[in-house]
Amino acid sequence: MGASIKDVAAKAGVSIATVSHVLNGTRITSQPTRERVLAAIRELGYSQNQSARNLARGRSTLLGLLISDVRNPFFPDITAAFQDQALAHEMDALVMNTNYDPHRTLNSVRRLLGLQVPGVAILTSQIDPAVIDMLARHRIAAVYLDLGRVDKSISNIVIEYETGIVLMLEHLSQLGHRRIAYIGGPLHLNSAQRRKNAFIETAARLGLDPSLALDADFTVKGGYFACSKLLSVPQPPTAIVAGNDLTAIGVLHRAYDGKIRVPEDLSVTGFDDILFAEYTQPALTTASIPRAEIGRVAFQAIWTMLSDPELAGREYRVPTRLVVRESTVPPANGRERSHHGIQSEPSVR
Amino acid sequence: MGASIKDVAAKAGVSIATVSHVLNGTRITSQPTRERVLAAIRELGYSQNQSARNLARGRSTLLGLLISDVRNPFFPDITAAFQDQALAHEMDALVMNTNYDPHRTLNSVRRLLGLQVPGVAILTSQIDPAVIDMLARHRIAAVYLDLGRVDKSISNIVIEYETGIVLMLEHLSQLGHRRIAYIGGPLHLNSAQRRKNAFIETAARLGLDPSLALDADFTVKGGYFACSKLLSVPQPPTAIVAGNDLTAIGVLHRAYDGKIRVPEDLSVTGFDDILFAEYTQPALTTASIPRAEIGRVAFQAIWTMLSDPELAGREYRVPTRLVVRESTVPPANGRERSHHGIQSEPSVR
DNA sequence: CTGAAAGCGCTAACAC
DNA sequence: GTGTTAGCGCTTTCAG
Repeated sequence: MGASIKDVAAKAGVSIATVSHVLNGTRITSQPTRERVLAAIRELGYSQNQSARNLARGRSTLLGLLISDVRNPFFPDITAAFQDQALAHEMDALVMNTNYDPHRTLNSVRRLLGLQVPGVAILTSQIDPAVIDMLARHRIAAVYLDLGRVDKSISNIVIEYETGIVLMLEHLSQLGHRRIAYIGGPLHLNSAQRRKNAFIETAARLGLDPSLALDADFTVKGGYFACSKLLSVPQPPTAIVAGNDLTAIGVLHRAYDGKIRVPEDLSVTGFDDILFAEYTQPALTTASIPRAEIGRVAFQAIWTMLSDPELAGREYRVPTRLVVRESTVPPANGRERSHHGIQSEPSVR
Repeated sequence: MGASIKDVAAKAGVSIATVSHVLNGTRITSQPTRERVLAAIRELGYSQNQSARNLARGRSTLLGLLISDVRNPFFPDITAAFQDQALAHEMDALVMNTNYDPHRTLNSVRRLLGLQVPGVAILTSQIDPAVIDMLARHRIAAVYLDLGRVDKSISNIVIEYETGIVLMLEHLSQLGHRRIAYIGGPLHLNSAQRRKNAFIETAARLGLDPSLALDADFTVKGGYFACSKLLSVPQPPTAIVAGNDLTAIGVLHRAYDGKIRVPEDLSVTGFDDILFAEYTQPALTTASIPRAEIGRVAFQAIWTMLSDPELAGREYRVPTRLVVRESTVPPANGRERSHHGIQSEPSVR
């Protein structure tokens, strides 16, 4: 079944080299020979043996993509975008889950090295120095997420968490909200720290109360209880900005389970754009990390280094965006409440 | 950087063949040599060149996994399970999105063939005969989802949609529900047809009204309007079973958007277990397709065929399950309404 | 129990 | 514009 390049050469009446060259466009071939080769290929249903090709070239057409877990909704978009880019460049993406396990991660990298991948994207939340080291030592083009370092063969994608928070506050402020609260995450996380700072600074700048910032733990429960707290005062906020999606879910659970008094038009705003499409509540403005773009940029970074003999790495900044849905509400004393409920084209996957 | 087997052999003072054999456990080696080889490998940080290995063996350690789209929540669980299994067997899963595009699918398969993969799992909803053919012709172990055919080198995974429906109705019936409606999908879909039949038969068996079955279109909108219809009669159902997750979402949207009268304790039940974790409504009993199991079984099927020189395929039946959440409710005249809202351990990913 | 050597299918000089 | 051929690093007979 496996027609080889030899068969093609024989059938087309040319040398093996010629076949290889038309296949790779690696040297000019006369129109007629070229066509005979192509015909032979078609008739034999031949497809290049990548193992052989990779062996001869010393590098494979596989690119490694390390993510924490495909089941984490953060990753599918990234993955798909990365794969699309790879495909467009005649490469394949080998996606691996690290399951948040450093051991498994290192092992995966080892496998990737064995597969002779020329480049790897490491988009896990935690990054083991041993991994960076191993990849660098082997001169593999590598991109990391929020690594904060750039080097020969090392690129870095920086997510600008601030932009989303700023845009969100400006948006809410413009809708007329004056008491806007923020529920953040554990401050040992870089992203939590930066979001909180952005909130405080922006709140101050917009003349809002910067002290309405709470630190939770980026979990559903944390959001739930933080929300309770915020709404238990005489003058509760009219809008809540959640520092990440799980927090926002918790806030929504709390705000709409009917057990506490809630400002009629409380606006809940989240970060990360995860899962919100499924909510019927008017809580649908989110600041979102442009995931697909991260996937594209990750590929781009690798590709750039690969086409550069120096493998010079660089930094890529990806701003977070504001996603405004129809159902965002102004405070109760503001304009008329907008229409809620099902959207014309539900963004459910 | 790339230490090769030759280097290892030199360092260990043995032949290349010996190194290869200790690496693959393919013939008995004396303890001392074995250890010297292992030591050399460790010191050199050597890892097998898979390209060369694959070329020599004529097959790669890569397994293809074709799915429609990682962004479709149906697939991540499957993917992860498949990958885990592969990893446990020293193989890697090359996951590819077909984007529901037959062209792209065929192209992917061609790529996989080029990569010399020994096996492929095709878990897309639509299956192109050309793909089956191509795979079969190349004697690649292939496993399909609901293909309905088994052959040499072809295995098939059958999802038993019926079980979930049956279990769901028995469960609701046991809670005291008597008017249970069903909203299904377009009958040209095998799964829709089978679910509906299961509903009708089971309803009859349980002494319920089998005529309460509606056909919608497996979309959010479809569920929305079907729900309207069901609730607009004098004696609306006390429980609604949705044929798939999107339908259930539509039903929930409708039932809880405050625009129509809803039985106080309407129970909505869905299929596929997608996205429900995010709902605060008491709609959390689902019949679910055990996705992780599908991933495991898919790998298992391939693995079995690979270790069988005959590549004899077989059929694997995977029953759907009932997932009961705390918040399922009996009808209003039944027992006390159970506690709703946040769960102690929110199953949010 | 171990080694020598013939490929696996392809790429990339190097010739012509 | 085309052909010859020496590897790429490994597996796997076949000898010892």
